[in-house]
Amino acid sequence: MKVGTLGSRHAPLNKVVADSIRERILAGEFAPGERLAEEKLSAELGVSRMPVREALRALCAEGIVTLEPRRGASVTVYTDAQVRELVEVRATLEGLNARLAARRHDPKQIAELERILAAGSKITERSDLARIQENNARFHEAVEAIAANSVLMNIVRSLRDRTALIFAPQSRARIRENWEEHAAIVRAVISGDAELAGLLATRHVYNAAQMPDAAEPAAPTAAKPGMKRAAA
Amino acid sequence: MKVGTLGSRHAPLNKVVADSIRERILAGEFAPGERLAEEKLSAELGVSRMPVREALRALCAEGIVTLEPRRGASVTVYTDAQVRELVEVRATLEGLNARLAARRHDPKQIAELERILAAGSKITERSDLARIQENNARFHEAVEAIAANSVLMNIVRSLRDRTALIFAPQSRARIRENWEEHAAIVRAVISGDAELAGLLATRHVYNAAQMPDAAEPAAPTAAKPGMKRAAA
DNA sequence: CGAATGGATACTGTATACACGAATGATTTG
DNA sequence: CAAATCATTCGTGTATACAGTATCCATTCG
Repeated sequence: MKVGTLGSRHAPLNKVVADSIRERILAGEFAPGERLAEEKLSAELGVSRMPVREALRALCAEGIVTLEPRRGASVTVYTDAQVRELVEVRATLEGLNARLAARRHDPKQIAELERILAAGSKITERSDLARIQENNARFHEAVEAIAANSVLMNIVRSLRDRTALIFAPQSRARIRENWEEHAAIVRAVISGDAELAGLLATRHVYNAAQMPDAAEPAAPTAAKPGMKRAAA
Repeated sequence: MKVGTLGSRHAPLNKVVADSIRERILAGEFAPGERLAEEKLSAELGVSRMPVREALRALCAEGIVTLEPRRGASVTVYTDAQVRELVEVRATLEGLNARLAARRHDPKQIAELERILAAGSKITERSDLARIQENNARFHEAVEAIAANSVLMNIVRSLRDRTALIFAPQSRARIRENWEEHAAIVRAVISGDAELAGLLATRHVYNAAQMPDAAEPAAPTAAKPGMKRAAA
């Protein structure tokens, strides 16, 4: 959806510009490491440098743009170590999200969750990436809505954006697993089993990242081996 | 520490200005809800509106300033519900921090941790608030350093700033408990017991907030009653 | 022929200016 | 006297301008 040089009559320009740039980064139009010159972007969008500048600052706060003191902005490039850091934090917070959702346990919103899950079952390996990511986002946002923690929501959204580019290549191959894991989380939320929901959500992130869940408890209580994607 | 009208020869002004405003907010000079007009601040600091504007945007991203579209900036005022949200998230992430620290278990940095702990034992109810908070910050930053997750670090720091004003009134009365809880966390980190360290750190936040730890597992494994500040 | 140095260029940091919208107070009218 | 309306003022949103610095390329020296 084009918006007509953007310079016309819209609401707070910095927001519009930020959304535009964010979208282009997540779509891969701007590659990681690519420099984002204020004047170039402002000319391209038909606005002055100021809204662009503020948008870049905002994106920097979100983590998808890096701002070096006298060198300007560039698309953040994550090292393997930083990717692991992102995943660790996101896994933990998605776990909290699911735990809170299971504790609140709002039947009305859970119905919405199941609706999204049902829609997700129709998605196949041949669906286009945008639709896959769309459904994924919907699911996580629905869990968020049930958890009802706005602070958590903002942080997790930022983390999701930052990991989106990293997970994207693997997301198509993991459609089936993804759906199954979502379903398991929903079941745990419905049954009100907060701990299970949290555990599954945390693992879900590690699985999506195809990364071992090193932060997990050594499971002192129950069996340890081969438990990945057990439990429903 | 004055810095001489600020307008002279410093590094990136927006950062200097942001630090200045943040400090004044955390010191209580600007009350929650108070409006922060760009021009007023810029005149006060001897710089133009632009650096102030950018500083306010940055502080908004940190959460301690709220920015309404055509109304400008004000010191964020948190409702009780939002305070609970902040505490939930911070407790979870401080837990992750401690878990990671226990897993890494770097002897050199642990020595630093014990040094800070020792310094903390000298603090009494009659110490001034700044020193109390200083030691507290030192401790948490040392744990951060061991955990070595920069993403986590940034998020948790923001959360600490946001909760600082809320915890402040109770912090003097809790000096002894605080120190004991810190000591218990350190012991767990030293012994490499990641789960215990995480659990204690999480509880530590809830205790500091004087808030029940509702998000905690129902402890299916072990005993439940009267466990607050046991294990040490 | 390679490395260092100098200048030209491009871009950011900051200041100033103007336009639009919101808030406030006075004035007028019922 | 109360309420509504209008004018004024204050403050943000955006644009433009200028200064300082980093980057890049050409030139020169070893």
